[in-house]
Amino acid sequence: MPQPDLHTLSQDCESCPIRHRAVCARCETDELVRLEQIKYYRSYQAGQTVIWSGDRMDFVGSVVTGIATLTQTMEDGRRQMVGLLLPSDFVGRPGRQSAAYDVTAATDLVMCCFRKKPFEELMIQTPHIAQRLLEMTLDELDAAREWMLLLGRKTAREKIASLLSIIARRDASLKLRSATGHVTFDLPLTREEMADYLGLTLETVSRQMSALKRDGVIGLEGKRHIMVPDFDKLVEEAGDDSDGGFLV
Amino acid sequence: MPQPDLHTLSQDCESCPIRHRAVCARCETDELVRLEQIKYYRSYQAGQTVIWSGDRMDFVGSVVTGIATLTQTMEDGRRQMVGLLLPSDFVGRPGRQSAAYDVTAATDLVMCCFRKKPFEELMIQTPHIAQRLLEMTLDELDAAREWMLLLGRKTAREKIASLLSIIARRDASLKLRSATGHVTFDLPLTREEMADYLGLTLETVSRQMSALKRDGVIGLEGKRHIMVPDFDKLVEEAGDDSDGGFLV
DNA sequence: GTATCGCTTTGACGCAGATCAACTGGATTA
DNA sequence: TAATCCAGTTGATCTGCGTCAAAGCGATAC
Repeated sequence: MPQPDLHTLSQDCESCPIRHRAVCARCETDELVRLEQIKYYRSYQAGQTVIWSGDRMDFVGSVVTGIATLTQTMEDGRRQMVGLLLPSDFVGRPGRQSAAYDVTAATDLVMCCFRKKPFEELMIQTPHIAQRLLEMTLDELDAAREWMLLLGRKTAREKIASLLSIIARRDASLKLRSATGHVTFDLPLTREEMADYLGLTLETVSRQMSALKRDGVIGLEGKRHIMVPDFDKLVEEAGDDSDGGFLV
Repeated sequence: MPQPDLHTLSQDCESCPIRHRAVCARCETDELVRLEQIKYYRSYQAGQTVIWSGDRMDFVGSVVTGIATLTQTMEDGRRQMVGLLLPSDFVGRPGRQSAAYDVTAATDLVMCCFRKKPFEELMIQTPHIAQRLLEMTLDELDAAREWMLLLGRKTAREKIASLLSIIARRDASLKLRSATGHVTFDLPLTREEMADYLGLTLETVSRQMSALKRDGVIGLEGKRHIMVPDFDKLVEEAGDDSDGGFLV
């Protein structure tokens, strides 16, 4: 089980890939120095659990590279994913000592962690951090509420189309968009994980993926690589109000 | 259309019923004075719209008394409630100019409003406000995620039981609990509003309410008054992990 | 009193998605 | 080369909840 080589990652905040999107986004150079003193990197392999719900959590942190999932499980095993964490997203909650959800690495994952206690102290002294965290939390709350609409009211087909367009959008914001207007990306989730996120079964996910392919809304190359010939068409299938954000 | 008499409400923050739970909870006396300068009360009748999604929002504020709902609507009319705002809950988002959801008074409602611009400025100068808002937003995020589990994975019966136990709990934290151990409360929502919150139809809500009554889990007096002979039984029907919070 | 209205309940029926089960195809191992 | 494994696909059937329709019920209006 080889761990990704941490030494290839810069330890220097200034050149960090998520420097301007993460919880440290608004920090000045001197504030970064203080964050640097309490940070450390951890890496996880795809499938590995970062933390179990209920466990004591003595760090908080940011996703640097890779994707993590937040899931809740009922006693009888029913599972619902409640968050998808992409690079720059924040994990953990200052002021709480145990994790409320299972956090799992969906892909290989690198996290920038801060020991919780010092981070909490730093947050009190550094309004820039608290401000940014508030902003990020408000964004997450909006995303969670959008997901509530999806879970409560959308059809299976709309759910799939919504998930694909969201992943495509987030992906596009991380890399450059192809000049052709074609959108192309890899699914970071298995069918089962998609099902857990969408409140469906994996069979229904598979069927609806096939249906969207049959209808020409998406192209599939292998199981994971998605091509979207007409992004507007996909968004339309998602049933969203047309204002639902931009591909940029 | 008589408006509730605002003059019966204290304008004085110190004696405000939500003084220690709202966004002002951590403020010192001098900070309250500054808040008092930019605040004003507004009242709404049950059914009245506080703000429409997409509308310019030039205030933020707290629910003082009554209950408001946050809903999202799809183009074809499908509706999903994404939040239930009780006394002390915060409405609006600093840093955003238009409302993301419809806000509606479910009961007669009094809000303590702050003009947005001055509030944003005050928030920068007053860490106590930003800290409290972060804390409240994190709580709301947790609540939204719990609701995602409900919407994605619970049965209609479990959804109803969950809603009833949540309302009972919140209600109990506002007033004193009856010495008998019996829990009794009034539903602030119509069957249709319950359906919008739970991702069901009003017919299914009605049927499941009848079923819970038939099975002795709840008692109904009129349409709105609920009696719960055995609260643990209700919680069990909700399918929650037993750790899901206390009836304070 | 009775007419009307809004909210709720109840019944009959249909369907989207769940469940159960078999199979496919690519990757890894022996 | 085949054996195994795992993610995914597809089919057959079942069922919980939605849809459509009718009727009940308490409050207010006439």
